Amino acid sequence: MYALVDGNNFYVSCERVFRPSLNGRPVVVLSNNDGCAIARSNEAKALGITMGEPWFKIRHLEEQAGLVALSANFTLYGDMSDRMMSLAAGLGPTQEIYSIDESFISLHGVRGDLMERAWKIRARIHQWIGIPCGIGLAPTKTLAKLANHIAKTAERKAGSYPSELATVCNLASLSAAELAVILQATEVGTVWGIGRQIAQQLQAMGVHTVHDFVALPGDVVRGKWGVVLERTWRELRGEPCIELADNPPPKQQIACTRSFGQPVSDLPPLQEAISEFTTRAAEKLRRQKHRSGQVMVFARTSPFRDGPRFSKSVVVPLARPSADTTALTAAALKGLSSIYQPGYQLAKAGVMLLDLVPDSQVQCELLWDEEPTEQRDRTRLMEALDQVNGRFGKRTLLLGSSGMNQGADTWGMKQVRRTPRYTTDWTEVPVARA
DNA sequence: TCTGGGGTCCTAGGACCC
DNA sequence: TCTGGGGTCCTAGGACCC
Repeated sequence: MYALVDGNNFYVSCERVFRPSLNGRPVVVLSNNDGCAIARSNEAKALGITMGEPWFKIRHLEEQAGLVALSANFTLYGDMSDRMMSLAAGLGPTQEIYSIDESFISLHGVRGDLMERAWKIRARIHQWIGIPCGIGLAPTKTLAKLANHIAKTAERKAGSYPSELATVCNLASLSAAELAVILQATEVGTVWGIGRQIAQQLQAMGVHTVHDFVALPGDVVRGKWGVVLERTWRELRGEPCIELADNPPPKQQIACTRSFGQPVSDLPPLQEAISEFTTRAAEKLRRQKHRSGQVMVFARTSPFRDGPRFSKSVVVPLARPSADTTALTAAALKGLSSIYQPGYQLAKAGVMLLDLVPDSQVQCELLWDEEPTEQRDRTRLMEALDQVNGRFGKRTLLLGSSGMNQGADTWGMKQVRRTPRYTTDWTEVPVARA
């Protein structure tokens, strides 16, 4: 048995913990650059706002419907997530943190009433962290996701769904007939692993509901879509095929990419941005205790705007794998100058670190072009840099090429509605007044 | 005027090996 | 006319997830 614990409208719920006045109101959280809606309260969903809808298309609802829009505050959400995950872990022996707001928990060997246990954990998360959750219980991960989806739907559409399915839903406790009714009422596109393309193809074949889908012959599913969808199909029929990833492998690539606050044409601000992105990516790389053998850089114009198009990328191999911010930045900037062309309104750029190898598996060399002691010194320099920035804040020590003001007047991100970092910065802790 | 930022896995096809 | 049977590695592209 598996459980899926999922925070409702997670980013919005995080914001509401510190601003209870937002309860009951339509609220959206915007992506970086205040571009589009990436989280919506139930009231915002009821206004017809869709996931990923551009802000400029819905901003009229601010006046018309009292919509509140907030800039993304990922520092806050990350910290709230850690707290929620540690409580959710109490449900069973092993946990897979699947995304910032979701975790799978294996219930293998757990005794007693599972529903009772899930209700208690849910109540504790609500009381201690302030985040409302849905919990789905089922024999496979795909069914647990589905159970979770049903729990949320039942909560939102109280009345049209049996109320005992709301907030905590255990598919294993239903009779075959009850399950069939629910699967007939659930669209095939809501299944984990069935996206827009496949859902469309299924609809065209007359397969509209989950019930229709599990009734398809297995070899048709495999023949037409391959082993991935066949796994999903098996899981929906109760056969576990996807294991719990409670010990996730290290990342194979690490990226830092951003859209700019305004279009950039000149090289110097672009160099600043690429230098900053490489610094961020290198920090992640060192946290994972890996080095990178290749650096990829790209820049492009907006796909949504008219005018001359530009989109280029280049991979710069390193002489040896490195986790040194200066070496990686030098490679990234070299790559940038090789693809840069003036005269374009660039909207986005980014850096990806590829060909990652663990620190412990770095190949020794026969001939060094620099002294081994120099290498050791650079490693220690990076350690010092990470420690100082960890203690005193991200940009306390930085490369000169990153610039001093994060591109405030050129490439920097637009974020005019960000809330305080309530839980991670002493100067932003909320104050209660008597 | 204004459209995010991360990731993963699988398959097909080509180059190459003996 | 007629042309084997294994493999590996790499890349590009397409699907998916949140």
